[in-house]
Amino acid sequence: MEDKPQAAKVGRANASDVARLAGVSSATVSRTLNQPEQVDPETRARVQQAVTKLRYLPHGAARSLRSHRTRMIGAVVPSFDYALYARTTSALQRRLDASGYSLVLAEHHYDLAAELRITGQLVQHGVDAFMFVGLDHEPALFSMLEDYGRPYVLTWGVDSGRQHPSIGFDNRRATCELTRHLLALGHRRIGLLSAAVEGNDRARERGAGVRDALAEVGLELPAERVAYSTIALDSARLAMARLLALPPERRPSAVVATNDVFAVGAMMACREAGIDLPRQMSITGVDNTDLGATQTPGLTSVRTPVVEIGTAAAEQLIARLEGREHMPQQCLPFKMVMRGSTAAPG
Amino acid sequence: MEDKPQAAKVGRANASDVARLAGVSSATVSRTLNQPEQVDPETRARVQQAVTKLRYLPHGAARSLRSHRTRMIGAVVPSFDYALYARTTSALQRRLDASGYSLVLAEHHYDLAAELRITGQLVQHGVDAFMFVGLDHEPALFSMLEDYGRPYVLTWGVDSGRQHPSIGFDNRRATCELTRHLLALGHRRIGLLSAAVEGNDRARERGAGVRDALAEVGLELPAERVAYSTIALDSARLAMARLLALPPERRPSAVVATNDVFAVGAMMACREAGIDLPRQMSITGVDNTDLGATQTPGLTSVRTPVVEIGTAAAEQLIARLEGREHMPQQCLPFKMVMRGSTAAPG
DNA sequence: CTGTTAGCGCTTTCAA
DNA sequence: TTGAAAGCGCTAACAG
Repeated sequence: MEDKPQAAKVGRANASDVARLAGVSSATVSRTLNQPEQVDPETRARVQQAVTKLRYLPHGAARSLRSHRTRMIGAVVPSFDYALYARTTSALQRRLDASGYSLVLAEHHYDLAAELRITGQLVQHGVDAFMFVGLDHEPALFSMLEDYGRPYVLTWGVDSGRQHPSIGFDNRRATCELTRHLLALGHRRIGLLSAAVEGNDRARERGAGVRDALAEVGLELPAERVAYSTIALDSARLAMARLLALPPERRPSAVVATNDVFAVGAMMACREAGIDLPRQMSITGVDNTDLGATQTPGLTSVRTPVVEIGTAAAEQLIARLEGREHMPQQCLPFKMVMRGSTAAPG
Repeated sequence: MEDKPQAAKVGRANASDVARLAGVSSATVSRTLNQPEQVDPETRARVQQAVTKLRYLPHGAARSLRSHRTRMIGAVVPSFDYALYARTTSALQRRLDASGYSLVLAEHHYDLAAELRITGQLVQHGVDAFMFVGLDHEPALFSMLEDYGRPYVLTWGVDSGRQHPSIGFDNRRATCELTRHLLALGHRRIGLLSAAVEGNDRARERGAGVRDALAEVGLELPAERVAYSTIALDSARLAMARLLALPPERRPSAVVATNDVFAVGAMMACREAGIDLPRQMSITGVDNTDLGATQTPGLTSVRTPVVEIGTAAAEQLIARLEGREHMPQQCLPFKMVMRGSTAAPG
């Protein structure tokens, strides 16, 4: 009695076993599970009983080989760190679950080539439809999804060119409004703490929003007041330290970070440098995370519609898989949340 | 030319298409992909070329129907919020990826019945093996995994009864050491901020660790100094407020929270109540998250071996799937990280 | 309402 | 080293 190394199929019942026990054909077992309303209630009850008795779980591979659908939806996000996408994927899962779909999650660590590879694996495993974060992706990703007939929706941004279905918010206007707020407080030298913009439309748009607001009052954003960071507190801390190293008369009195993680990293750098927040430096983030909200002082940020994006994405994908109407583009509202990290320059 | 509503198979090439183009049989295509060393190098090259040309991806469902393996590994975690498990799942994915397996992630929101249901879906979809968080699970979960021959490993704790393979650390000793530290600082009234212990062995063990340390010096943990919270900052804040509402002579001068999220919620409650940290209240957490580390003052916590758990879990599962040797139980080291949130009572 | 039948795309004998 | 053929477990089409 050796163990089989692979996932063995000890004691696994199949549809014929259930059929035999219930005294019907395997087709009726299948119908009972998939179109119960087409089966006589009495027969149905007998089948259900047999299913329970044998602890029958339909074989997903066989089912999807035949039906060309797995009822699995993939969400491919940049990273699970800092829980930036957690509330969206939670909302997505909840909505999918309610319609009998399951969620498959994967992360690509901000590497679009990895995203393509991982998505290919999921396509291979039969995932029916996809949610991605952002508008920037490898062209090969779209052609693969096209080839294999997999619906998808891009999130976190709105595709103004309307080439791809998308659900998000206006990233550019979000940072534009934050910057206007800083300008209204009297700041004139405003810095930007951003992710690398290549392959990251959110970072690009958010940077553009800062420049928009500055341009409205005839100001510019000199290159020396822009620092780039990878998505990690420590990296953001170092990037901010570079801005702080500017001579006093060129150093920003306020910094717009393109997300809360960067903003908190910037706060760390200020604490280390003995710079008082918000008297000597104002800082803003984007995403309104707990990380930012619990800092001292609390981080001024933008509440982005993370839950709404997840729910809407689920609804769109389900609608498309089931051949129903849907809105291909949705731009959802955001809201500024003022806290103690912003004030008039001291 | 209507669009098919479901994931259609437009332009999808199959093994026969590849075979035809390469002038071989579909069996040879299969061998080229799965046992390339058994195929003549020249033939192999021709097949590879055809694969690329047709952008062929093997049909995962058909493959797993035949071979009884999907090379998918499932990780079922309590929640994606607060990134508590993010670094573990990242490490897991990296290690799996390196061996050609893919990761399927799901969350159960601390609901063990939901965990069972979700795992059932994954079993149906053919997931080969599983990682779970914690030692407490529905008995039906284990019998299902047994029935379907799916290897699994429990993480985040060590199963002293050795009934189940597990990889984790000594939760009890972690909070015991934190509590000893508080006692050494001179605290005598120590409180506990915990998750509900039912179905949560980590919370149970961590609470026991606090009681252990207190018992060592002849102290007890009265019920009024224990507050329970769900895993959310706000809930923890309210739970802490209940401890703060005790009359001064019974109110704790230090609180051990069973994780960093609770500890930060406790900090929020103290700030609201105008209680100075750490002079009037010491607080400790577990997990050493960025959320805790960036607070003012920084949160004293325990660095748990989150990355190591993920890597070790991947290695064990792969070893078992491939019939190799493995260590069924692993207890990994943790480390206390002292920060400003703990001090002698003021 | 239910059964019969065929076949999804692949891997795996077995034979050549 | 390669090909022919069987069949994994299920569901869709059709017949009754």
